[in-house]
Amino acid sequence: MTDSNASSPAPKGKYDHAEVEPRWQKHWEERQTFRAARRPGKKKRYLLDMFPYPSGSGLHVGHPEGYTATDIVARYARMRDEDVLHPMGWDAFGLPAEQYAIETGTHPSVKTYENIATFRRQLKMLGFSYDWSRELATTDDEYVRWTQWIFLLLFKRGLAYQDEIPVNWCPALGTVLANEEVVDGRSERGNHPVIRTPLRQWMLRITAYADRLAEDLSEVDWPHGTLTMQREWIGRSEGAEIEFSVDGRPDDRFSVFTTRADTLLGVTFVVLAPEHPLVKSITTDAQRASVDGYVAQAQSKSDRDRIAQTKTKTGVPTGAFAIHPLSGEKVPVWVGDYVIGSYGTGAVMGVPGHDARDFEFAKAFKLAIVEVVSPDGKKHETLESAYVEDGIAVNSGEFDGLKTPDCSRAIVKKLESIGKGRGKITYKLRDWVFSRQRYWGEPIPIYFPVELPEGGDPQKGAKAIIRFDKPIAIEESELPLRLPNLSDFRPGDDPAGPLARSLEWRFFQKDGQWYARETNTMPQWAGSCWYYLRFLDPKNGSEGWSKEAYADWMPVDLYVGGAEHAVLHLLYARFWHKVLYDAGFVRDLEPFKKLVHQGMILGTSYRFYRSVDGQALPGDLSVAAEPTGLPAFKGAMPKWTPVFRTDTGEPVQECFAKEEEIELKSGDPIHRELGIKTVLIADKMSKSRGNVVNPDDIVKAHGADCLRLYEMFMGPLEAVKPWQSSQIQGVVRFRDRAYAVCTRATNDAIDPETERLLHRTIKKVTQDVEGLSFNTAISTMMVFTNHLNGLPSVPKEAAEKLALLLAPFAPHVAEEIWKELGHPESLALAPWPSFDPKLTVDDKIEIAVQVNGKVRGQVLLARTASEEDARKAALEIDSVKPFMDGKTIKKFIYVPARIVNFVVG
RNA sequence: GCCGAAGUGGCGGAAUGGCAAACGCGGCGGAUUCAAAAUCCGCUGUCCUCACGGGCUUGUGGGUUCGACUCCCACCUUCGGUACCA
Repeated sequence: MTDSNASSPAPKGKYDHAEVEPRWQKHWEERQTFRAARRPGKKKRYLLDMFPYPSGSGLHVGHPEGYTATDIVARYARMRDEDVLHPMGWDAFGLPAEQYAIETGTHPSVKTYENIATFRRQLKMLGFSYDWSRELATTDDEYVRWTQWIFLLLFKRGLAYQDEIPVNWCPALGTVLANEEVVDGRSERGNHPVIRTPLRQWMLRITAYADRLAEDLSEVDWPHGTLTMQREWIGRSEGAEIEFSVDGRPDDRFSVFTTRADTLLGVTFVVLAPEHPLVKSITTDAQRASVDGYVAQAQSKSDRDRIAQTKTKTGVPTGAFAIHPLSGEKVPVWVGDYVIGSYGTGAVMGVPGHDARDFEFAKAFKLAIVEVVSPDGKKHETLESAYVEDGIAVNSGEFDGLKTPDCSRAIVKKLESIGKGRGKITYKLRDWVFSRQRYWGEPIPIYFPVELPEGGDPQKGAKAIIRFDKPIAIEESELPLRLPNLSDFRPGDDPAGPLARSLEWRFFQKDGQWYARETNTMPQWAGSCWYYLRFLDPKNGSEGWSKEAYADWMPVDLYVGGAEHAVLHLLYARFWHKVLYDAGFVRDLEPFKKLVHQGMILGTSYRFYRSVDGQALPGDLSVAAEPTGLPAFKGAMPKWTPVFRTDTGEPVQECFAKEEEIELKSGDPIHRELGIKTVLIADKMSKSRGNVVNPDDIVKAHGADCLRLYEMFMGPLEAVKPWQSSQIQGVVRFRDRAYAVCTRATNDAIDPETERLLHRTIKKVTQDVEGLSFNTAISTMMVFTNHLNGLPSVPKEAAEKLALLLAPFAPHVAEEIWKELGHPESLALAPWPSFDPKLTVDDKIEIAVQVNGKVRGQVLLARTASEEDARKAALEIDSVKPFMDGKTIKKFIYVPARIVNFVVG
């Protein structure tokens, strides 16, 4: 019974990650092991992480997840003798640094570069094999220069233009707010009133690329869900534009957009968006007061609030009537905020019989409902709800009897012939609002002529009229246009942004004429739109990237990043790429060949409850969010937000304990001090939950290799996974065991069993790395390590191969093992182990013998055993016989190397 | 509502038509130790049974199949995204 460890020599001393890891990191850095270079004839891989915003709170355990995945592939590819480009940089413009600057008066770049230094230190500490010589930040002058250069390219190609767009202007804060910063028409910070006001903005004409952005998705290997989301966001919709005129006002016409032209004869009303330009002029005097009131109310709501109230339809009649383009009948014109001004034409035809929203609207305001599409071609008395499916036209005069698609075509044709409509394609996608009224962003490289009184000096405050209608591009030779060094970063009272206050920067003279610079800056998206191109050639001073560098590395072979960027970042970057393609600067239609989203890492906490008097209650208590239907609670309501016990109706407080406050007693998580049962909850990490994990702490306690191994071992890369610190123990033991086992290797020849397992391990790990199945790759290496651990003597060949397999996952310990095994050089470029397919399959395999689908025994069979041999051998098994006695075999199933099944009766 | 992902031991997960629960955490028992930690070995889905052994089990209910975690239909739950897009 007690045999195995007597023969195992003691390990040569414990593995000290704190000493080993920094030593190898220094080694790689000094020798520039991971510097990317192209060799002719070699395969290349461009492995890209979505670069981080260097926030003040430092690296989060979520970051290393995707970064470890690409790093494993990068290190693996180098060992396969491929050329690897694996860069890292910083998406460094952004609001937090600007807000910090407003509070402290320090320039945002100071804080930004401090944060970058922290992130860089933390990433280096994790041993990622980036080519740090290509590091860049979007805030670097040399980077901004080319971001501005691309903007000018867009401008010169007519893809950047100015427009008046309603924004959330907060006079008290003196700034424009994003939608999410506005709650109930007031600012999230400070609760000041916010008004919707039109403001001059730079727009990018992304809609010009809508079709190509949708179509070229067929070129890429992306997650199915992301492709769907992009297609839906672009939202191509084929339909018709139909013209209505206003009764008694022959010059006032408007168009509606519809995908169901076939229902045109079912129109009983039309609805205009509150911001529709015709609303003001067609409203009758009798209705003016209520319409004005309604429009004002709609304007005070943010887009979000307006959309949030979807339950009940609101609207008011304008008093005007529209003339139906085919029937000539008069239908009432209403204003309703369920119609969106910016989509289609900002007007819809109301077909309550066949559109759910129109149906609700008609019900609410008692408007007529007419059936024009029937499932069976017969007319029906009343409609209980809108019939939105295809069918056969009824009540539609000459179009009766036509099927929906034919009817649509016939009606559009008819409208075209009388000049009242035409087929049209509309997109949900809108042009991209590209300017921000902020300081900490790339200045837009545009200036405008200025009209001044004779001898006036605008730098000294002379009143200037800026001709925004005459934008002029800055000369390329003058790029980058740098930000002025302000001492005060507050927004001020001018919606034009803080740059407008810097008069010496804003106004300048050229050939005796005064000009004014654009004071808007670019959004944070700008820098991330093309960083994958700058990584190709980051030091190039004469162009953004050279054609040679592009040909060397593009396209990106694997792009890993969070699903939160599934739509906007990826769409914007693809848009720029296509513009660059049209201008001849890039050669691929799509920049990112394969895309993977790493799943979010959740934090773990343990829930329990407290009663009003502070008594702790178990976490599996049955509670409800609302007291409705529960026994009434007599006492005073607490100050905190309660939930309610379903048994007594008593309000209780939800509380959360940390992992270290919990111990397991017969499977139940029990609170150590309170002694009550808790319930494990996995949730987004947040300070308030106390479930945030800091990578620095993990590296300090267990080392970078273990953080990498744990994050990869937790589960599939794409899955959402809860972090549980106690589980790290498993990979810590694995790392230490791998080190101990490998460093006691001897020169003994490898035994056949170990050899077969080794080849199977190599095969599985290789396949899993290629397929990004890192969790199963690690478990395969664990199995092999455990096998070696049980051997009286570990063959050196097995130890060396294990070190090589482990290297992409846990590079530091692998290097250390390699060194201890007598190799003076790093294994970072050593050849990846190969396997002999013959050794990965067994000649004899034990397979299950089933009777009527139930396993009744095992039989050892040759891989290639014949059906007759299998049948004979299976019938010999003692444990099978009782189930066969007195039965007849109705069917015999044999799948070689898999299963034997007797169907008996 | 719609779109997407997912529901498997006490926990993280494995197996995508062929022996469910690999690997790991935790737990139990043992070896080692003066003792502990670390390490090593064994057991560990659940129910019935002294045992041998057997039944049941992949969210629920149906179906296809010799055979279903896996495929099909319906439903429930959770998470993520999105939203009056005409």
